[in-house]
Amino acid sequence: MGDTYTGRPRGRQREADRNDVRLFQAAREVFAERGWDAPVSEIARRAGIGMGSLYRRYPSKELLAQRMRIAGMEQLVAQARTALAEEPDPWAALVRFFRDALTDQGTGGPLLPLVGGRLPATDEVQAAAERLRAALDDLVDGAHRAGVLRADFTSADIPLLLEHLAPRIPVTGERAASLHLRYLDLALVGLRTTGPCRPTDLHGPAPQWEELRDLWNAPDS
Amino acid sequence: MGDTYTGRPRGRQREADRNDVRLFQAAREVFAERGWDAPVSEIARRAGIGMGSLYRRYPSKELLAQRMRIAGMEQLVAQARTALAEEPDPWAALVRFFRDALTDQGTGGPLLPLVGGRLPATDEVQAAAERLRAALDDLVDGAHRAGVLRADFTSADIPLLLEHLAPRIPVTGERAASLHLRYLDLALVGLRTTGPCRPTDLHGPAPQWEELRDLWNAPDS
DNA sequence: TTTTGAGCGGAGCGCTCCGCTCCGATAACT
DNA sequence: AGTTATCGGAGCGGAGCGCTCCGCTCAAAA
Repeated sequence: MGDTYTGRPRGRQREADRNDVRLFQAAREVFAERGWDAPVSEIARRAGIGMGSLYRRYPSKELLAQRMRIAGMEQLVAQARTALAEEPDPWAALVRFFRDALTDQGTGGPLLPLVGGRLPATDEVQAAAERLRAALDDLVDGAHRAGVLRADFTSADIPLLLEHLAPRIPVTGERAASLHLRYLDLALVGLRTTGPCRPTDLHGPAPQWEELRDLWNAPDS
Repeated sequence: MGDTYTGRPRGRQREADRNDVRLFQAAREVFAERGWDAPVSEIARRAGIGMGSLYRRYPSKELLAQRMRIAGMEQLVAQARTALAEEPDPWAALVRFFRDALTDQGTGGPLLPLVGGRLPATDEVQAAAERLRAALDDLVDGAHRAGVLRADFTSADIPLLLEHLAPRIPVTGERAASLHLRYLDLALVGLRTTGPCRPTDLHGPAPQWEELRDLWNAPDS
């Protein structure tokens, strides 16, 4: 029986658990890079497991994607809560949240592409979206009460602004995050209503036209 | 012979010309909405012409896309030149250019998605990119010399910033452009080094959470 | 009016690629 | 060694794509 299990998992059970976390990480990365259209086979390949094992855990691609979408929302909620808890200043909390959300501090890649993707609605997703709204409301209300955030910027602006600041561009990893932070720096100036008017330097090195040429041209020919 | 043609085209020739412009407009719209992955058949359908007529004019999808990419770059060049010519103030010219580029004033939709897409390099594309660089250099240099634009913002930032401000989001038309302008307003504050510190109201109505719910959920189920 | 053929629209071919299933191989327990 | 749960991945069925091909249309020539 299942309830006869005692102690830590061993053998096949351990492998299954390891597969679970690998699968989760791989799905997060692949969906983040290529969106909902990413092939399931690449997720399995990157996780180092077979298709059979993947489909035993998630009976369909859609369920896997929905799970990642919820995980993405919960990640944003956690980042908002952390920012509020660790940054006493409301403005610093908001900035911290934006930076964390765009770089996904040590969480293995951003899930925003799936959060903003179009998938069938489920109750779980609705509930996660409600929690996200509550967390972002706290963040924004705090900044509004402190008078540091422009009044016409709402909590519903945050997901859209994040989607604008983190578009799918033909570059991934550090450089993409650096560019996202660069243009976040611009937007932050516009968000603030008090304090120093001109910001410090923009994040990261400025792009060069040679870099654009590489971005715009297909890899081989 | 062909050179015996005199006067205006009539009959089938007129239809062919009308098809040309319809095809161009349709390709612009479809590529703008769905990117390089858009099916050729939808372009033909929206143009109201058959596949045969489409492929008589463009021997491959790739050539059609490259043509639109060049058109997109040339449109940006034209918008930059127009902004420089009609706005005496360098800052006003820069703002005018950004707004025009994001809304594509009466040009039938933005072509930025194709400009930023990955396609094989061709000499024509390289030349168009060079002209684009020259035009954006003029725009940025003017603002730099006037001291109104932060020094660490370069002309190569402009295409990337435009891509960030105009991501493919699951909404098209007026509302998408309105949102793009909204977040452009934020970035513009960060770009300016002089003048009024706090901007006027953000463009457009603030998004509501209900709107986000509609954006994130699939159309039917 | 009749003939003609360039130009038209769209059905469908061939192919790629994807979600998903199935089964032989593998390895932990007895 | 035998048993059995679990694994990996080859392959199936089908959707969707770029592109071709062909019967039809209709303005112009005879």
